Amino acid sequence: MPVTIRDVARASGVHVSTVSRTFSAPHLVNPETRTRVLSTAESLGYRPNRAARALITGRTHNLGLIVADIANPFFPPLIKAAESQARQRDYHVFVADTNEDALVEEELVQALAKQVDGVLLCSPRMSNDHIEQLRREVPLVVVNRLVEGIPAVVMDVAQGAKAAIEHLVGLGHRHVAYLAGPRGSWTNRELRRAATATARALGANLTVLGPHQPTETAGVGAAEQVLRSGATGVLTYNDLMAIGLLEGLHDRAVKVPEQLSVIGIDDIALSRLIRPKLTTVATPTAAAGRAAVDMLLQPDDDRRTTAQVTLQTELVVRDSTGPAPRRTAASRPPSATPVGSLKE
Amino acid sequence: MPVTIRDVARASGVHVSTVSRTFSAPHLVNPETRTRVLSTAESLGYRPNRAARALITGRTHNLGLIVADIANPFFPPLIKAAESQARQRDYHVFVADTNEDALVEEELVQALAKQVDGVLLCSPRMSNDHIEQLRREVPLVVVNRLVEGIPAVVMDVAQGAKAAIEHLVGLGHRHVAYLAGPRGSWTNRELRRAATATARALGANLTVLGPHQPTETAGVGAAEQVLRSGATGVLTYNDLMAIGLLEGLHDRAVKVPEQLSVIGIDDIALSRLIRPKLTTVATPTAAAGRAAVDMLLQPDDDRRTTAQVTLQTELVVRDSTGPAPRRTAASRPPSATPVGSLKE
DNA sequence: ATGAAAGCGCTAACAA
DNA sequence: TTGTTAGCGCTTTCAT
Repeated sequence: MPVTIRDVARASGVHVSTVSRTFSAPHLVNPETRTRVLSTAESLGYRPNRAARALITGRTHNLGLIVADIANPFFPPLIKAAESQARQRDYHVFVADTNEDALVEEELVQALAKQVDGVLLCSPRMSNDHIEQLRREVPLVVVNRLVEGIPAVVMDVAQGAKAAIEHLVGLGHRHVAYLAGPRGSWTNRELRRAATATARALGANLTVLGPHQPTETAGVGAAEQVLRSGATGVLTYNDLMAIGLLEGLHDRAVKVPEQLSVIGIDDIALSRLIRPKLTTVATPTAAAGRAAVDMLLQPDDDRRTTAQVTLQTELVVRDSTGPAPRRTAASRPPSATPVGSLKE
Repeated sequence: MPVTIRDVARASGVHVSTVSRTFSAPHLVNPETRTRVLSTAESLGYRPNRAARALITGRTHNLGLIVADIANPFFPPLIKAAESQARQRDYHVFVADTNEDALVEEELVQALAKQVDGVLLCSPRMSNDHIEQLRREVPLVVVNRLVEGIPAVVMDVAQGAKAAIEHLVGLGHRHVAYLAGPRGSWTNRELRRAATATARALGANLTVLGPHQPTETAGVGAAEQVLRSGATGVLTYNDLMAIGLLEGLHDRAVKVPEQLSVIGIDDIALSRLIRPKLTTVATPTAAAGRAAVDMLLQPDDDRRTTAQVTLQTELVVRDSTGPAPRRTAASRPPSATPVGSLKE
C-alpha cells in the first residue's frame, strides 16, 4: 500500500538507484530526469522511509531527549527549544520522562540508543560512571552536569548562587539556608558548594536543609524545617520549591520578605506571576536546549570529545527578598504575631 | 561495531533465525537453546534493532505526539501521561511542537507517518478535511476535537462552560463575556457555543471577545477590551489567558472579584498559585493523554473507526469569582476609585 | 525445534 | 549520468 522508491522508479521509467539519488544526492542526477522523478514522486505521494534509509546509512535523523520530569516547568521551554532546533535541521526527537529515577534513565538511553543519532541527557540523576558507560553505546550530550570526557551544556548556577547569597548578605542576613534538591543532581552539588563557599567568604552562617524532591510539595513541607533552622534568608534548589516554600510560609503567617527572604533558581514563567514575585536566578533553558542539539549534531571532527558550553545565569531581584528582620524568624513562635521592633 | 543478531547466532552456535525467534517468538524455541541464546546475547550486550524489525513487520513501536505548544502549561501533563502510558506498552514517542501553526501540523504528521504506528494530534488547528486526509497516511487519534470518522478523546468543555456561566449568573452577573481563543480550535468553538447558549437560556447578555492567541500575553492585552465590553464576569478560553487578564486588570487597579469575576479553563497547576486563586474548569489532561494512547494502541478490530471518548470536566470555584457589582465595571472609568454603592 | 533463503525500503560501491 | 548488485538487521515462510 505505501508507495516505495520502486513504484516511483517504475512510474518514471528509471532505475531505483536513480530515484534514490534524486533524493539523497540530487547533484548526481540529470536535471531533466530529476524533475521528472520528483514530479512522479510527488503525484504518487512518495515519502522516503527514514527507517530503511537509516538501516544502511547508520544515521536515523532522530534524537533522544531525556528529562527528569516533563511536567516540571523547568523542562518544557528546554524541550520546546531543542525540538525546534532539531527539526530545523531535519531531525525528529523522542522525548522521555524518567520520573527522577536514575535506573529508568539508564534503561531509556539503552532502549533509544539504536533508534537515534544521539541523546540529550537533561539533568541526569545517574552516576558519572553510568554516563560514561552509556557514552559507548550512543553519542551523548549532557545538560546540567559535568562528566569527564562527555560533551556538556551547563548553566553557571554556581555564579548564580554566589550572586544570590551576596544579595542576601548585602541585605543584612547573617544566617542563611540552602534548601537542597535531589541527591543525584549535579546542579544541587554546585549550588550547595557555591552557596557554602560564598557564605563563608562573607562571614555569614549557612545551613543546608535537605535533600528534597524538586517539587512544590516538597517546598511546602520544608517550611517548618526552614523556620526551625533560624535562617532569615533561603536559597532553594529551584523555583518550584521556592514557590512551595512561599505557600508553606503563608500558611504559617510568616511574612515574606519582612520575616524571611526567599530566592529561587530557574526563573520559570510562574515566578513572576505569584505574589510576592519571586527573586530568582534566571537560567537560560531555551538556549541550553538549542546549544545541546547543536553540539550533538556537530560533525564528529569538529566536536572535541570534551567540548563544553557554559551559559551565564543572572540574579533577578523581585519581591521575595528584603532586609533582614531585627530578630530571626525562628526566635519567635511561627504565629501571626507581628514581629515587634525590639531593640537592635 | 554494534552487536547484531548474527553475532549472537555465531557465539551461541545457532542460526540467526533461532536468535530472532528467541526474541520475537520465544515459545517456538527449545527452552535450553533459548536460555543459551539469551545469556550470550546478554553477555554480548545485544539489543534488537527496532528500525530493522520495523522494516519487515511494519510496526515501529513508535508513536507521534503533536501539540500546539510544548511550553503551554496545559500540555506537559498530557505529554507526560501519554509518554508514560506508551512506554509501559513498550512504545517510544516523538514529541513535536507546531507553534500553533496548522501548516506545520500537517507537515509534521506526514514527516512522522512512516516512522510511527500512529499519531496523537492534540488540539489541532488544521481543518477537518486535512485531518481526514492525513488519516489515510497513518492511524490518528485526535484530542480535543471531533472529526467525523476519526477516533477522538475530548474533554466535555461545553459542560464546563455551562457550569461556569451558570455560576456567574447565579452570582448575579447579567452581562458576561467569553474571551475567545484561536480560530482553528474546536475547544474554542465548543466553549463559545455553550457559553452563548447557556447565557441565552438564563436570560443573560453575552459578548464574545476575540479571537486571541491562547497566551498569558494575549490575556494581559485583552484587559482593556474586557473592561470596555461592560461585562462583569468573564470566561476565558484557557487559564493562561485568564491569568494574563488578571494581571492586566491588576495593572488598571480593577479589583477581582469585587469589580470583575474571571473564570479560566484547564486548572493548570498555576491557577491555584496565583492570587486571587483562579476559579476554573478542570480538564483531565493526564487522563486524556492516557486514553488517547490506549485508543491508538488498540487492535484494529477492537477499534471502531468512530470510537470516541468523552472526559468529564468540573468547575472549581476559587477566589476569582464573586457577586456581581452593583454597577458594571465599565460604567465608570477604569481607575482605583472604589465602586460606590449607588442605588440598585 | 532448527536451518535456509527471501526480502522489507533503501543506499552505495562499482560498472557501463 | 544511469544501471547493476549487494546488503544494512531483522523476520518469516518453507524445508528439514
